[in-house]
Amino acid sequence: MDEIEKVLRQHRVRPTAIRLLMYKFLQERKVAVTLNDIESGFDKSDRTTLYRTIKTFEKNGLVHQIDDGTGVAKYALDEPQTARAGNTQNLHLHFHCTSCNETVCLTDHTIPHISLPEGFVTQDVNLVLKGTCDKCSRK
Amino acid sequence: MDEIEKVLRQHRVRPTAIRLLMYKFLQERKVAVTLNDIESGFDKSDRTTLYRTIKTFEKNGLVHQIDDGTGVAKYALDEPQTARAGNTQNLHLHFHCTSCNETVCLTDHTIPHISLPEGFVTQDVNLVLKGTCDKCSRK
DNA sequence: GCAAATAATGCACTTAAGTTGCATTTTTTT
DNA sequence: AAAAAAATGCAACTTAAGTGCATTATTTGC
Repeated sequence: MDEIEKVLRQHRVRPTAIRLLMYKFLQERKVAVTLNDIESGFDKSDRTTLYRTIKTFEKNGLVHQIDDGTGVAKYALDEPQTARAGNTQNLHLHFHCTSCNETVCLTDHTIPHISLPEGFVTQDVNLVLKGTCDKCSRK
Repeated sequence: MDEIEKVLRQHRVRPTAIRLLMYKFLQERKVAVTLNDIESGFDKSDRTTLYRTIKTFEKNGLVHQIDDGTGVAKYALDEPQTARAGNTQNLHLHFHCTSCNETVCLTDHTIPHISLPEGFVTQDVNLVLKGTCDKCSRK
């Protein structure tokens, strides 16, 4: 717990009770979560607070938002090294399983560079692979 | 107009007045359009009809939906060759300009193959580059 | 340690996009 | 031309996201 508090402080996020709990919650999940997922895990707190908390995390480089094409925003913790470097880009790809609806970060897969026509300047890349994940394809 | 009617029929879409107009509308735009964009172009018709029309187009391989991360679905005509082949995948990438909010298909840029861990089966890929487009970077 | 200032939280409400049900109109089929 | 099928238009609903503001908690200056 003390460790989490330190991480939050490093990112200039005041470690309130809810924030510590949410960070812990995100750590426990291996997959990206929606705001609804978070809500289900916190009976006590209000949706708005949870919404603003995750947005605060995002703004301060603790989590990144993932748009996997389901139409609902998901969030996942930044990798520690990425977070530490203050790197907001998170240039890894995501895999969305259309069977179980889970989305995971494939952080060891970097996104290949793509050269564009003259005048196009790339600042960010979103790459989502869709299909069946390892768990579901084994069934 | 006769040409459009032929294209619709080839995709088993009955060429009603609105459908012909919408196809024409999509042809005139070089960029992907939202349902709102379409609505603005059609005073006469109802939003629901336009919605169902674009969904019919999508289902029958005339257009593909693009999720560029803005949270609003966009649509663009399939390339003729892709459409003819009945290829539903449209494995090209998209560029979203964060300045003018326009999204274009870069149909001549194919998406590089990415090898995934055991058990992951890829069925579809969504690759969106974000940044400044040629028009906006010249300003 | 206490008061003032600042930040976080909770509740109510609003917005926007997507979607569905159903009656009406149009088109197709026989 | 009548019956069947498909398309259209209107109203209403759903869901996720976001905002305003009062209340509560925390931090800062003295």
